[in-house]
Amino acid sequence: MLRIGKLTDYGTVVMTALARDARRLSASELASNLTLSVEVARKVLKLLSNAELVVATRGAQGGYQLARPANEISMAEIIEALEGPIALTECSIHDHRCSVEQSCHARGNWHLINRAIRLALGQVSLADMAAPGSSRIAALARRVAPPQAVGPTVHTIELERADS
Amino acid sequence: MLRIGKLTDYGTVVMTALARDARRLSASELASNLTLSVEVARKVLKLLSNAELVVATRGAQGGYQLARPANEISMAEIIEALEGPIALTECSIHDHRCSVEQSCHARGNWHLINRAIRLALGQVSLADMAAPGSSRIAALARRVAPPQAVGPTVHTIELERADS
DNA sequence: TAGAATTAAGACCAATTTAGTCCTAATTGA
DNA sequence: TCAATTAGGACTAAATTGGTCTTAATTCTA
Repeated sequence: MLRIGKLTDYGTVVMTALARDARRLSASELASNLTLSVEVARKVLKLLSNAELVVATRGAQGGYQLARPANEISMAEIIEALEGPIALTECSIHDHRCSVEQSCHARGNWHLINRAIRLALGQVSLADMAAPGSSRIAALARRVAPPQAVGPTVHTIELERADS
Repeated sequence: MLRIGKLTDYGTVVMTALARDARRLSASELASNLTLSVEVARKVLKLLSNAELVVATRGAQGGYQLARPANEISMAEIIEALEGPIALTECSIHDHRCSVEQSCHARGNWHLINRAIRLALGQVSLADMAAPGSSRIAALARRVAPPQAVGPTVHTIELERADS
């Protein structure tokens, strides 16, 4: 279904919580604030910490804080921290041979598509995500949306000069 | 890992094969051309047919053909045919209550992100996909890439010259 | 009209992935 | 020293996915 895992979903919730509160928050505090099980919160925070999106402090009074300002953390980073690389097809990672060479035309193109999506997600910051209805995200959609979508109706041409 | 399933991968291969050959091709022909098992080819074609991206003809000499010209079929359609709706988070589909209301700030934004990605994939046509290295896809990436990415790393730049 | 070629529909199982839990260090403040 | 925390895995159960198979339904051709 081309969807992200629950952990990632939790991850964004946790991150937005951290974005709103500058204090150092423990896994259990976060868990109870967000109605998550402590274990899940821990797991998520562990991953985010490995990815250096949050800084962890051990010991009593320890906890987690954002490693950088929320507007310098992208959704792409969060997703990658929790799901691994953004790569729609397997081919994009390790090139175990595809069924047949022509599919690999497709492979190169998949690669471009991956990049486009990776870039799109890289444009969305945690700060955007924490805001009620981010106009920056909407703007992104508009930027992508452009002249005309492919489909049963019309097409092309304008795209060629779209970024000139 | 935010990736599409194998069926979808096969699907694009099958679709590009159909895009290159105007004749009516049977599941077994396609399978042997593409080094897929006949069963898998059938399964994929069935789904594509349900989505009305190909037209099926039964009986002897039957087979499949594209339902529309390749430049009027988008990758978004193909992906949706094989994976269901493009919706990164579950919330985006049915709103079973999230952990807490603030996560639903995030929900609205996820929705926007979904749309951006859906739109991006809607911009890529099967014809683009069948071409060796589609400049239209690269253009899409460039359009997304825009002024400045969020985060410590700069992802732009390589793209700038990627297809020049 | 019979028979062969094909798609349609869906059941089914095995393998992988994901979610969620739990346990045992290591670290640090009081 | 002790209590509060994170670190790092191991582990189980559930869900998903990939792949195969079986049984119609349809249609061409001889």
